[in-house]
Amino acid sequence: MPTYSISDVSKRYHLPQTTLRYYEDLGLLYDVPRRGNHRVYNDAHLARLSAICCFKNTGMTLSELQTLFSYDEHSADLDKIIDLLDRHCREVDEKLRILEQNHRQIKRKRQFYEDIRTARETHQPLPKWADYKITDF
Amino acid sequence: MPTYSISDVSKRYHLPQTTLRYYEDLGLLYDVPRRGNHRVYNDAHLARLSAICCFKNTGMTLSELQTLFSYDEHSADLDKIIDLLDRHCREVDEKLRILEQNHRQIKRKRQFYEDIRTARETHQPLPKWADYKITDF
DNA sequence: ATACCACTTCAAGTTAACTTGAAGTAAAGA
DNA sequence: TCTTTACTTCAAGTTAACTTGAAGTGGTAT
Repeated sequence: MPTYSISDVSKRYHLPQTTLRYYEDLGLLYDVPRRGNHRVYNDAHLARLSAICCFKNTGMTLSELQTLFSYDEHSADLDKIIDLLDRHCREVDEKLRILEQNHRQIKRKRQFYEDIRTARETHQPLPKWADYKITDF
Repeated sequence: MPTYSISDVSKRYHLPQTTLRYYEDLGLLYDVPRRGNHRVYNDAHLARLSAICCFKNTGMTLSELQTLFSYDEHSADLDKIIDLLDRHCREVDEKLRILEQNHRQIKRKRQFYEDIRTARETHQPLPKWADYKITDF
């Protein structure tokens, strides 16, 4: 069974070592054994860290993560887990929808300013922002 | 030309009035006239606020927004504007990619726990997480 | 006119998520 | 063995983005 030092994990997940220790302080990562006083991680820790990053990336706070991880999937808590995942899933749906919309808007802005530059270089009439806004609705 | 009170704007954009004043302190919203000492907003302010929300939503910090808004689109700053928008656009691309991936992962997790519940209710063998992870890569 | 209530300013406080500093320990290489 | 370097703990500090509190002002309904 492969093991990893804190600097291995830090590099692999692009997280500072202090953050890994911080997550352990919060109880998000636990049962990390030590060789001497150095942390030794295994694949189970990495899997859990992946989950932490996934939930955090999608807007869950660390304290919500503490709540989620406090539920025992082998008990009646299962319903709470499913509920929370369901709610979070719908939140991420909405986030995606809005992010895509914002993305299109930013692309339009970029296009608008590029067209201004081109028009200036070629001494053409400047574009109007009103002509760019239409496409979304 | 329609005008709006701070409470109108606050409701329409789901932002507390304090946040609108805060953005004005930062110089992100400016030239907001007063009737007596009450702020009076117009459509140009709303358009600017939309832009602020769009950029903020997509991960730009308020200080980056200050920088962007400090550029004068009628001067040679145009290149800087296009550069910044271009860079931001690519960042949002990447954000979207990761968010979609995370979204799929969360859906799988939800499905996994739902299948556990079903398996328990029907006294079937429990699913294994390994069978859910495959689909992404 | 008057009373109310939404607005105003400005300084200080809050929160989440780290990050840094100081002081100590121990694994790994010469 | 010795030294270097990467780790350790724990408390305190930082940052962004607001938010709150206190004290005052003025538009609007009666």
